[in-house]
Amino acid sequence: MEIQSKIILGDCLEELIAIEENSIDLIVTSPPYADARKKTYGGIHPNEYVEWFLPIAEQLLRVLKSSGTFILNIKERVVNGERHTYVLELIMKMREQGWFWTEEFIWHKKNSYPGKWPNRFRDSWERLLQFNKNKKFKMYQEAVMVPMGSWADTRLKKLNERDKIRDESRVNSGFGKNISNWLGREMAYPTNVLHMATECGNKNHSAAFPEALPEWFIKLFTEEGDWVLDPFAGSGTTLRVAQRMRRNSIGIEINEKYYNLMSRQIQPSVLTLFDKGVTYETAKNE
Amino acid sequence: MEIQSKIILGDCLEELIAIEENSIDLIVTSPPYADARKKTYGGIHPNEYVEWFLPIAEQLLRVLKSSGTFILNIKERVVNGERHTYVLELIMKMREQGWFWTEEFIWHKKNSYPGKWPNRFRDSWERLLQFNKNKKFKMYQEAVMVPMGSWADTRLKKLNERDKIRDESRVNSGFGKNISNWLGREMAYPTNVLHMATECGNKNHSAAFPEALPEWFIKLFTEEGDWVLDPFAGSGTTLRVAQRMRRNSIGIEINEKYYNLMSRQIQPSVLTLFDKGVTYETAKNE
DNA sequence: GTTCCGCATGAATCGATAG
DNA sequence: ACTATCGATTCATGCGGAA
Repeated sequence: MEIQSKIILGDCLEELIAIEENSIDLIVTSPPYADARKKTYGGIHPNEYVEWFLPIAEQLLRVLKSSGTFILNIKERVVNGERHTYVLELIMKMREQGWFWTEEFIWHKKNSYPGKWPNRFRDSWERLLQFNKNKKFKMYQEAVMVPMGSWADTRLKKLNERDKIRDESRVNSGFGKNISNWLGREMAYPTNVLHMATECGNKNHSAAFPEALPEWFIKLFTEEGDWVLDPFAGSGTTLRVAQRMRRNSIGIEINEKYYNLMSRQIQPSVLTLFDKGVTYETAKNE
Repeated sequence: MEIQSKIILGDCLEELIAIEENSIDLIVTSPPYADARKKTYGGIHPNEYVEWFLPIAEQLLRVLKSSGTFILNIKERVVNGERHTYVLELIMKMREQGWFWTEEFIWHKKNSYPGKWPNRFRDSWERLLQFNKNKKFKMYQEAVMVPMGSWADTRLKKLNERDKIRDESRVNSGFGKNISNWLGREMAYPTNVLHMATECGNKNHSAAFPEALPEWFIKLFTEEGDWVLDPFAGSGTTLRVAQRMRRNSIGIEINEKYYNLMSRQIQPSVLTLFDKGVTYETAKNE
């Protein structure tokens, strides 16, 4: 099977218009936040953000398959001491365009940026808005089941500490039966709260988008060979993950520096054996 | 010092009108969710929710002191396969009334209700919207600092593991100095994500509002002797916590059953010594 | 070859300062 | 007065170089 990764240098809106309609299975993106990265992007003013994004959303609606999903990572800025409402307005306007606002996941950033202020605490979460074209859409819940692993480990570790005090008869107690329940069920479904650290270190892009994040949604909403789109590709995290997971991908990036960075890291085409048994590398999560 | 707890049986809107303006320091409430609890409350339709709540919000704005805070616990229902937008609309309409939307805290419900659906996961978070009348308001951040406890433990555990290998000279190394930094600083400020389990114990009210939740906000936004209001008092969690923490409180409840329940559990007036040194019981959190 | 720090840095925010 | 820029401030993480 051939897996393609198309990287396009250009303006998001213009390049989207050239993409075929109903051709994309999953859109995962993290657009520039209002006013947040003036140096690398245009720096859209919060009051103009909705107006700026809506034409793009319209194109995304066009290129997405009817069974597809759009995941939008966004968070409102604090402006003049209060949260700005552009995200709220955007959701309502996108619904008028025809989008379904299916769900809102929370990304809990375990290592949020430090700082102390008189009237607020550290902001340690962001929105992951799920939009669809229909009530019905593709979803592979089993693909993101989490091993009981760490959770069970913690429980069992506590048990071991207690072991020192307790006598051996406990194996026949109700407690022991509970353990067997935990061990019998190896996997659990996740919730709509994702705990992931922002990636820091050797990224040359100011957006800290951990690989585990697109990976999770690619698993959940696509199969191998499906098409993934990131209209604000940035340093190419989504595309890199998609290629590793054997999904076709398209990335659009306006900044030439990031475009070149991606081009060096991502192969335009990769031949792989289509083999369900082979497992690809996965980013570690919690 | 005398601490009062007024419990009022009646319709929220009507009773609010009787409360003096600029008299309340903190409002914490969890109003009936749209359509969610038809049997115990009126069961407001999602499409009418904003219209229903706005007159109440207007009265809350009136009775709140200019330095006060309003915490609204709310979450949108899923209607016809997508999240309804009444919460988003409510925020924008309340801003038009004069409210500042200062912040949105996330309540991560660690033990969320189990269940499996074909196109969504378990909902394990709710919004805690912070509204204020001004950019400046009272906030006692030190009151909610969390012990380094578990965090420091983790770090020190790692150190201890290394200790087994490392020689004793480390006490004079830079590393030793770091340890002393951690030990010297015993408390850390929290973030805007609250991890609390829903209370599943012996509550006779259908809304599972853990005591730790109002307690946290009462600590953060009030001092002893301040006035706390819960216009949808329900089983009286907020009032009970307020009284225990030596804050005056007013609770309004339309349902006679819950009103009677509260009346049995909460003293109308309690005399206490005003003594900063004495500590009250606190609900355990994480 | 391995372990172990040192250090840079990440979708931040506020308030002061300068223009 | 209003806007733009800059410095300081609750950390957690991963990489690189040193031992």
